[in-house]
Amino acid sequence: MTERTRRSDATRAAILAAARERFARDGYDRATIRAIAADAGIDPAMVMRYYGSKDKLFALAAEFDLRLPDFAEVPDTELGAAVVDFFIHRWESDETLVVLLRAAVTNESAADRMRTIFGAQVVPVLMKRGIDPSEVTARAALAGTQMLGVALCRYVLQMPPVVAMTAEELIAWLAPTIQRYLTHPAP
Amino acid sequence: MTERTRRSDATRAAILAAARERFARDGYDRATIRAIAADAGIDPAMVMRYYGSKDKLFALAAEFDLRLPDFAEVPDTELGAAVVDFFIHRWESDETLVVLLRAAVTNESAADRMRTIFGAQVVPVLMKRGIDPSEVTARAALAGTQMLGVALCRYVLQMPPVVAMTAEELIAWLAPTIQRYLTHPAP
DNA sequence: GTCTATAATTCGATAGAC
DNA sequence: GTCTATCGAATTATAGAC
Repeated sequence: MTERTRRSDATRAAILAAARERFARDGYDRATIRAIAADAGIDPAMVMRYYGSKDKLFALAAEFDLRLPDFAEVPDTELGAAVVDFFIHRWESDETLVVLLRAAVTNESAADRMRTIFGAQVVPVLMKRGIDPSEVTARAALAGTQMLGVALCRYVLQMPPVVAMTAEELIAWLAPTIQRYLTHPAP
Repeated sequence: MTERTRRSDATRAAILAAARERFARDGYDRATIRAIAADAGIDPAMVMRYYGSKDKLFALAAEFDLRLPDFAEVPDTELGAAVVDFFIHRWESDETLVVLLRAAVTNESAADRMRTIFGAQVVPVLMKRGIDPSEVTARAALAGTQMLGVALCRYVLQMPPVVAMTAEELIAWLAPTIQRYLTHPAP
């Protein structure tokens, strides 16, 4: 309400934005509070004051909702393309997923959140599509290996051929893979 | 030759084995020289004496040769299955690849080595199979996203459904994917 | 609200005794 | 060859002045 309040809100937001970028680029360990504060143009002590600890700051920086649509009006034959399209564009526009992926490799709580997201958000959507409940977990996991593998190679390891491809090229290549994992008979 | 020499060799090997395990489990940053020395049952100073620095120790712990066969007698229709079979069993039996993968996420030199391995070892093998040279890099990269994604989910993130699958189940699911990335017409 | 100063750890690396 | 002792740097986190 007052100017003080407004500025503190802006500072909070600046800290969180800087934290997201640092965590995305450097991972949990190498992203220091000092660096985050420097990026936000404030004192490191302010980060502690606003967020309590590095852990709590990370928890908020890595907080996000997949916002996975239910693909209700997508024909069965195009489910793979729709899923790939959603994930690729989601990844391109929101670095939070990269934050989480990078941290999950060395941070157990981040890894746990990664596991939860796929178990709690992806599986139910596929259930609604009428995929055999006894197979849906394995199918979602297989699709997860491909989508996370792309994210790893494109955004984290930055392998040149994967970075060079356009989003549309990637989608065209990956769609049949996901389609098969989700809908084709088990081998 | 003498007993002193033999024991120092054994100590060197013990350090390297402990380092590989720690790097595989904890990544580069969190794997401390102190912890590695404790695992090996020796003094931390010995690690420095034998390997000079943490960087050099890691370089040796992450050193490995893919030993990718040339798949000369594999029929074209079974190339995907052969490649997947090789990688899965390679991963199951040698944790060095996990060492490298885990470190590559936060360590630039490890990421560079990862990129080099796929560019310098995988691509030439596919070239010999007669894959269109103008497409072979992209095809190898796509296969890389799927194989690294599996390694990430199974060995690093340890997603329950992926861990639960047997190597043979995994191979059966993944083989058609790799087959398509390597040999089918581009979309 | 913001910053200075510093406490408390932890780490890689070194020096030197034995 | 092995270990003790320790340095110097970097980190998170806290206490308190302004």
